[in-house]
Amino acid sequence: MYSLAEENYIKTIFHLQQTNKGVVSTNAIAESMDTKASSVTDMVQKLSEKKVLSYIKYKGAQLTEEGKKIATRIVRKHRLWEVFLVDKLEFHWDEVHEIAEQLEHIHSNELIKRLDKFLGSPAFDPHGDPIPDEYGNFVKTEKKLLSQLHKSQFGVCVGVKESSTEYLQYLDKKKISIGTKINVLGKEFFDGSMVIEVGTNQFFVSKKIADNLYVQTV
Amino acid sequence: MYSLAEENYIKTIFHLQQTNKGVVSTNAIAESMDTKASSVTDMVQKLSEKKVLSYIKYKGAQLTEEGKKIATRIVRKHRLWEVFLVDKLEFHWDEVHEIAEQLEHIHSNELIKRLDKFLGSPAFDPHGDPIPDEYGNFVKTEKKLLSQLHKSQFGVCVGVKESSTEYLQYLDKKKISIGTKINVLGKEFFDGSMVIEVGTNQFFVSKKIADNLYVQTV
DNA sequence: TTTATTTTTTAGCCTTGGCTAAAAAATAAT
DNA sequence: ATTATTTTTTAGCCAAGGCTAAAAAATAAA
Repeated sequence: MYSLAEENYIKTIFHLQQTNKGVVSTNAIAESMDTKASSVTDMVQKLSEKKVLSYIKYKGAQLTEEGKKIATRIVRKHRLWEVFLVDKLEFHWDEVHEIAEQLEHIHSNELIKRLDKFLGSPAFDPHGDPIPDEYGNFVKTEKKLLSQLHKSQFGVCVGVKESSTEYLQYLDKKKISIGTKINVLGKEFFDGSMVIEVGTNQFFVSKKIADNLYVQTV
Repeated sequence: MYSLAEENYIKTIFHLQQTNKGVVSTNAIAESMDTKASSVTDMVQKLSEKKVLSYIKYKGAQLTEEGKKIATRIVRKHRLWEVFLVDKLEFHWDEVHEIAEQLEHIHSNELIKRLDKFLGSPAFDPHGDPIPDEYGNFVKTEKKLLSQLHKSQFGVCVGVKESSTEYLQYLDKKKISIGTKINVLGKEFFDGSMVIEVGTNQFFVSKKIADNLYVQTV
């Protein structure tokens, strides 16, 4: 059983090594966790002894298979709880992170199994991030601009590039928000414009619009 | 904001002073929390400084109004989560305590408000214990033997006195378990036997049977 | 009313997880 | 190839909570 602090370190390192591709520096961890590098060094040495990660002095840390398994379980819990909060308790997607941050540390395998079933074994959380299954497998996703998708691909809205009021109002009007699934029905090579499907609505978007929306793809 | 350890002390003292009527001794707290009396002394002094309880050396501790308010909120959370686990996740009533013990420390007023609404604002948890409302008011209950109830009173089963296999099998056959509501339809003064209602079933119970079942009354 | 016993507190120490300041290693710049 | 700079580690300290052993108070017994 890992302590709250240990779990938070493991989770942070897991997320950092997704983007940083491999080894994670002490400083990067410290910055991400809003703590001091010296504290990170101590904890990382402790976790290294526990075989959760491998650590080379002055080089950085990297989760072992065991470490990745622990991290994945925490991510699974976090995202399932987010689904619960949004789908069942009707929270808005941007209000749930802090609460899920606490709920992800509740220890009970049976609880997670049952929560997952109760929610209908969702594959994505309300932010469009994939939820690992009980064996730790999950869909690898990549963040792209909507404009980079091809015909008949789909993505889940995860953010905007420039957030002008006009643009956000446009998205609102078109019922696009974080977590919304967008199907690309067609794409015009000449000007990069697209026809997309949002819910049951189908409409046209210019390249300018498609260039400003981040989506996550499977 | 109170730490996990502080919350657990407050909760324990709250429960102890329900039965002990008033002041709670250091030793009683230590035994109940499976810790040492010296540790309790330290914490109780700290909580006294925080005005959560009043404490007289060598005499004992007693929650202030503020302390009771904190305790009540924790109890509310614990019992609401138990309802969630049993009603929504289909846990059995005797599996949920440990998990609720963790969930009760999640901090978010909004979460509790919404959870309560989602569950239909239940007044009792799966063990038959009353759930405080958002203002901290709740029904005072008393634990009695079924045989002590009068005609047209009702109680919620909370335990047995002697737990012989035969008796438990009898309860099972009659679909009586912890949390089951029992209405007393009639009572015979001569032998103390009763006619009771359990769910839609109505049947006769001897005094011997009624003497062995604890119920909680409003 | 003394003496014994039990309860409670104090004193001192331990672990976890932080922090600061200084030292050491790695990297960058001249 | 040195020097300067940045990054990382070490050393020493702190607070929260817990423990043991000894002292002190309260209670019970003689």
